[in-house]
Amino acid sequence: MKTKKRTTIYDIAEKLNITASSVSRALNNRNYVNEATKQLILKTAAELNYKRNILASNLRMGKTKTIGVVVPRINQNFFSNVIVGLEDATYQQGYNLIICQSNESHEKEIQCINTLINQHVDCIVISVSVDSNDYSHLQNVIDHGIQLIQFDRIIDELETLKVINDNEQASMEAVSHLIEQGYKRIALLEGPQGLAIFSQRKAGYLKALKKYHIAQESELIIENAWTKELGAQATRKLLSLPNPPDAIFASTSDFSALGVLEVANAMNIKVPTQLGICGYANEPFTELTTPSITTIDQFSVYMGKTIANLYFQENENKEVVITPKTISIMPKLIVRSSTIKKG
Amino acid sequence: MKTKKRTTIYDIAEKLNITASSVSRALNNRNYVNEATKQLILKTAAELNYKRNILASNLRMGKTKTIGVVVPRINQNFFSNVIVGLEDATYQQGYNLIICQSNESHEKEIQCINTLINQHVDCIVISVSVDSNDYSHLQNVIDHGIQLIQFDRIIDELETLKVINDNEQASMEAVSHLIEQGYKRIALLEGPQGLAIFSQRKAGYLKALKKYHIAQESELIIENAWTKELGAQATRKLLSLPNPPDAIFASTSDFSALGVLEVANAMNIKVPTQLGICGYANEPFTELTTPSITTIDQFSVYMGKTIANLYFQENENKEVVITPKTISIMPKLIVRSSTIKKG
DNA sequence: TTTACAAAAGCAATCGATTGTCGAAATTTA
DNA sequence: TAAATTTCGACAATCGATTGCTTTTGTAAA
Repeated sequence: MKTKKRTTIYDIAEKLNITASSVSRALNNRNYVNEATKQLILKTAAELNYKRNILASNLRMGKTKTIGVVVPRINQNFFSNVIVGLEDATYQQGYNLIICQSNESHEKEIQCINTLINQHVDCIVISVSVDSNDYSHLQNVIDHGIQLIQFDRIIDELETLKVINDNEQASMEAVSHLIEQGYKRIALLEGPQGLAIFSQRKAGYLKALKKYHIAQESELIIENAWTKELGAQATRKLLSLPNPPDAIFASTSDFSALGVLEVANAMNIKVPTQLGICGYANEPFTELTTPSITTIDQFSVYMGKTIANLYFQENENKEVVITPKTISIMPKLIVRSSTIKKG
Repeated sequence: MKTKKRTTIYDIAEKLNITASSVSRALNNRNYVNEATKQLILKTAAELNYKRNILASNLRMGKTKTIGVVVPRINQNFFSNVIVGLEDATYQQGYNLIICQSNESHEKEIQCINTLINQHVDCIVISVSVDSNDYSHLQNVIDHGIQLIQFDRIIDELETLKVINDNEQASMEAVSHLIEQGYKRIALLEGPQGLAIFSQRKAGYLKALKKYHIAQESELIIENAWTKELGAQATRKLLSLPNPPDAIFASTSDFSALGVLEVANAMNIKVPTQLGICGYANEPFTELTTPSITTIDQFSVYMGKTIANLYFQENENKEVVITPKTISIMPKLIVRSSTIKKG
């Protein structure tokens, strides 16, 4: 395996009988280089197929033009779409992405963070895992002078840049939609309340009930039903109540909504006439089920782009541009068959 | 933003009144360090919370313990699953993943490759974009002494490590299954034949026809129908033939199979009784459609792990282990409702 | 012609970790 | 006890790019 020897600034310097410092300055378009020699250097660099050695540059500068991303799962549609958006925007700026998945484990998340700190990434973008119980590892990121950006699943107390969805509002709209469609008893499948996104969605649910003067009933609120299996389980429980709900808002995810739908189908309960179902996240499958599932789109790719832009605005711009610390994106209710009761 | 000054081997050396070289050797568990001093060094390193500066190490060693991944799209289920498998296996070995997407563009693919070469990654894992017309950029990777591993969509002529599916065999089994279910006229939606995976699937289709003594009819083979829209378009054309097919094998992807299904539904053609449909890739949605779609599972996560292991076996092991250059994974036919004609 | 000043280029240190070479000390062998 | 061999650790160079400081060169003003 014969490896081409890469040309260095010293090779260029030697060839032109000047010093490496001048070459460096010319390549970086700094002052104190004669225009003529600069052109000569650039020309020679091109001829010798010079490529800056990023490893050397990284060491010297202490910057890596690399952004670390930590998500619970790479292959979850929402996250992979955020990554798509991130990759797109950062690539254009010559940045690279190092991607880690926490697998919803706090332990692994800490390891990922430490790895990224060790890698001297310039920025860490994270959506915390569900069992994140403290955030000293994130504080550690900040202490290392690394820009930290939280998105979606954020820890509110931590003062960082944040890109989120307006979960409460979206949730309220979804529930309002259900009420307006004539559903009377609306159940809520809620996620681990330790995560703000889930408690916000619950708040939106309660707000909608209040707005329409509907009493909240605790038997209709099922804790911790955030996977397909747990959603199915919760649905069985709900539908066997003496006074069962006529709609279920799976505020945790489309997967739990899918669990609801499958149980309804198995029990031969008609959707949407006997039971309305609303999910969350606009997973691609929601428009393919029968009936298709009403859900909430989070503009995930756009979210990724927004995160990237936030970073660049905050760190690259020389002019003093005041950027907001938190950007909230308004999700959109996608009404499909599973909740259309009225013609 | 106050940044902690990281401790270096010089700090440790100074504190213990020895030289940095000894510290380095101790930390790397090399010879020529007294056991006692080694222990002292390790202890002091721990006390001072020493972390090796990877940037310096990378420069010196010319290795980065980083693997670059180039895929057409990150958010395509197959690819994100391969990445999951890769991440999992490489993370355990202390390797990091830099991820790029080519967006099915040859241009962008070349750019990605160049970026990764510049980043001095130790290995590049790639599934080429559909319009890859030459492979000088991949040759370039090899010339730089970087390990190259192709997977799924490979360029056969290029001698690299390869991890693929046995597309021909899987395809043949799928078509055989259709025939055994009693379908007589089986159409094929084929992908760009420039990619081996697609020509292999076509070969499998033809092989199955031959095996069952069924004449191949060119009007039943539709070129370049590899997206949902193109699949739908092809289906409209096929179903309006004087003698239309009674089954369609969307060998390109489940997305094109979905296009077939939607057109069939729209034309009120019953699946599977009037039309059998088989897709490829086992996208999650295939079990959610009505009817659910028969497809082929590629063991994508396992594929990712296999790629990682192949790399480690080829590069890390000191003992001479002879590893195969190409690993072919046998995909599995997943029979679902869309092709079950016989009880 | 001399002085002043700015532009251009060189020098050398730096970013930390790694490693070949060499001398000193410790241990073994004759 | 002397000679031979190991073991240990120090020294210094190296990986390339960057940059503060200094020197040289060139031009304009006095």
